[in-house]
Amino acid sequence: MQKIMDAASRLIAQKGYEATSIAEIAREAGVSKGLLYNYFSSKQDLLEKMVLGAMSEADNVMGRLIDDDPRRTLENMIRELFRQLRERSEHIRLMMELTFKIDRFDFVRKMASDRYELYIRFIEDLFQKIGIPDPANEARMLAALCDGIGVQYTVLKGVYSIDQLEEFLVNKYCKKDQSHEMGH
Amino acid sequence: MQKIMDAASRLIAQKGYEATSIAEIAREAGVSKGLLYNYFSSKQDLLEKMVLGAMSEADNVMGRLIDDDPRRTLENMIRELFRQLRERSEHIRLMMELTFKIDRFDFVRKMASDRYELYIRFIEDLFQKIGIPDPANEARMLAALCDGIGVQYTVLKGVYSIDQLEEFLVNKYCKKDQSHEMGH
Amino acid sequence: MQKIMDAASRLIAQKGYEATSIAEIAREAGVSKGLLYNYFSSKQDLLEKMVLGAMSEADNVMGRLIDDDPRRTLENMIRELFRQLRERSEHIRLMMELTFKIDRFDFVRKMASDRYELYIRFIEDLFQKIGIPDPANEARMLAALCDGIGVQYTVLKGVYSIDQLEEFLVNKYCKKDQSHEMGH
Amino acid sequence: MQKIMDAASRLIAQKGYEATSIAEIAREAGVSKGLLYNYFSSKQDLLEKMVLGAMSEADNVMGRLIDDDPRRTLENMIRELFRQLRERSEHIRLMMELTFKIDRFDFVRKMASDRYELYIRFIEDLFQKIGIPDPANEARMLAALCDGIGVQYTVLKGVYSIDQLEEFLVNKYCKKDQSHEMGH
DNA sequence: AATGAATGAGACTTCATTCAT
DNA sequence: GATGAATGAAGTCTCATTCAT
Repeated sequence: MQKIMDAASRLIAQKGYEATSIAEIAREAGVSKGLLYNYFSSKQDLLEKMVLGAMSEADNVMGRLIDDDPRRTLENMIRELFRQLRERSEHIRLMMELTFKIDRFDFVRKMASDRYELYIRFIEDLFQKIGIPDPANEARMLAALCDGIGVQYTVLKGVYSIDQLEEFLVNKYCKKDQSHEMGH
Repeated sequence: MQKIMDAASRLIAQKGYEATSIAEIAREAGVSKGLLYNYFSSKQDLLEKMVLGAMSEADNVMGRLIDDDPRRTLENMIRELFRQLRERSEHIRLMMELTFKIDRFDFVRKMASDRYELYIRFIEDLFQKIGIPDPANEARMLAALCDGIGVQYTVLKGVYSIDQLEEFLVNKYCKKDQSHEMGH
Repeated sequence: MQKIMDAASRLIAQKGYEATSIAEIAREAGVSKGLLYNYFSSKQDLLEKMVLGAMSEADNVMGRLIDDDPRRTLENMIRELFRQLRERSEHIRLMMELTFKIDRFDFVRKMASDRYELYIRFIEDLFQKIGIPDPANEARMLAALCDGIGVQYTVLKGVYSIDQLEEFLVNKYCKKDQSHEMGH
Repeated sequence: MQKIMDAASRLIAQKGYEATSIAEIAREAGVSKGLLYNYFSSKQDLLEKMVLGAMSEADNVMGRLIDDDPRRTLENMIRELFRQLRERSEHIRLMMELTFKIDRFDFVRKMASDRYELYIRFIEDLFQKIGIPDPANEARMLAALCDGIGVQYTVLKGVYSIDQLEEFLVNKYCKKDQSHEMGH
């Protein structure tokens, strides 16, 4: 079962959901098409289980990023985002792809709004602790910014240099002295 | 031909490219499937022509936003983004969807990187005129931010209040006195 | 109308009947698809008229080959066959192709058996005059031989050297002294 | 799979390649259209496998015709040709049809020239053993003759009497005393 | 638990033909 | 005589899914 989900994950992340056939997944996993239907009731069900699995894994990672110092937590989160971009960009690509199939897959809608709430609140809380004013809007902006960087990196991979942007963000949001300013 | 492109635009923007069949498009346009192939050599060709059309239309709109005052230009652009979100969110959804099919549609790759270059340079230039330091990175951030807001609004439509965010951004980037600051 | 038949002839002879579309023929002829249907009631009708035209043209050629000396007539016919192979092999290809569509095109059946009768009788008559024994069977053999050479040349074009064969046949059938023998 | 190839063979041999649809073949074979694509990757692939199968079968038959006496071998071959004409004329029809699709089907080109070489050489060898002069050209002539008889019989079936021709050829090529002569 | 042969709906596409202008 | 927009039937092929073994 894990074998199947891994294969599916690899192929779907790389090629997209509709471009990946059940037959391909079965072949990549080294099992028969029939067996696949013993574990998953449909292609969509496979996608669902696969994504929810990846999400709970991501939550584990998130947990490990929390630090006593809110600035540190924030920096950890930002650095983790860039690490994921560098090392697992196809998975980010997949999540984005699914995001735009929200009308076809109900589970995506629920997952997306739940997690958005969660993360926004978490960041807002950090901002409050750090003492940034209007933390609600700033949190929404940071969340959007992260998504946007994900989009642009996935798409422009070859051309999009990420290292500068990482330092820029860390400086802007997590350093005590020069922070909170966009400009002089 | 316009009838067909309109129908295609409506359906594909709403339901997605693969989820929309040629038969549906023909039915929605009130023509036969065959006729469609008099104008477009394939489903992909239809998509391509449709998107490129929308792009050149978007360029026209962009042209009208330019003002002598760079702050004003920026504000116009931001407000236009939000107007599009409110009024034509499916088209933004479509552009995002295509973005993640970049490996299947060559024209998307070219279009995406061309436009990214263009917009980044334009914003960078505005920032320079306004006097914002590190305009290169700030421009990339603003571009990512816009994409991110697009993503999140498309997905979270019901829950995502946009009005506050619009004012927040305008204040942050385009107002003379309190600008350039993320904080106090 | 002649323009259309010429275009059709060129394309169908080269690419085959089903592989050539009405649209292509119209384009090659420089007329509209609609006009084509003013002259020919269907694609098949076009084929029919085109082939019958070519046949009557071929009959004219045949007429010019007849000589007082039957040996000379025979030589002329053989040399004409090889000339056609060299210069208009696609038309021979087309005739062969049609031959095997005999069940789909009634006019082919009629044409084929009529002409077969005609030619066989003609050759038989020549053989009788020359004094070859069993002229009926020899005539059928020569006819088959000519068809067979047509088939093999069309197919093996690059590899099939025709010049030797021509001389060989002329020697065998049309020369007074060494003729009538397959061997010493 | 054999069921499918048999059905395809029957229909395509009888009606022609393009005139036979996948749906018909599936119906005749008593299976679904889909299953057909489990075994053959395309209609052309089906044709290819079917023809190559028939060819290797034909080679087996050929092997059994060889005799110590070259005259006997030749007679066996000629009689086999006529037996095939009488009993499986549609298959000969199919081979001829394909022959004229040589530009569309690469495998036909290869097959045709390979087999031509093979048979020519074989007959030439027999002729040499029998002591017929100019065996190279005579071999090419006999090969063309056989093809030609195939063509004419397929087309003129009802009208074309084959029995006389068979005896005539056997007498001409395989009998010791009166052979090698076209005439007195 | 595991297979893979079999299905059938539905997708894209082609093309001969018609018809209003 | 001439056009070409429009049609619709038919074709090839794909693929998620089922089921007997």
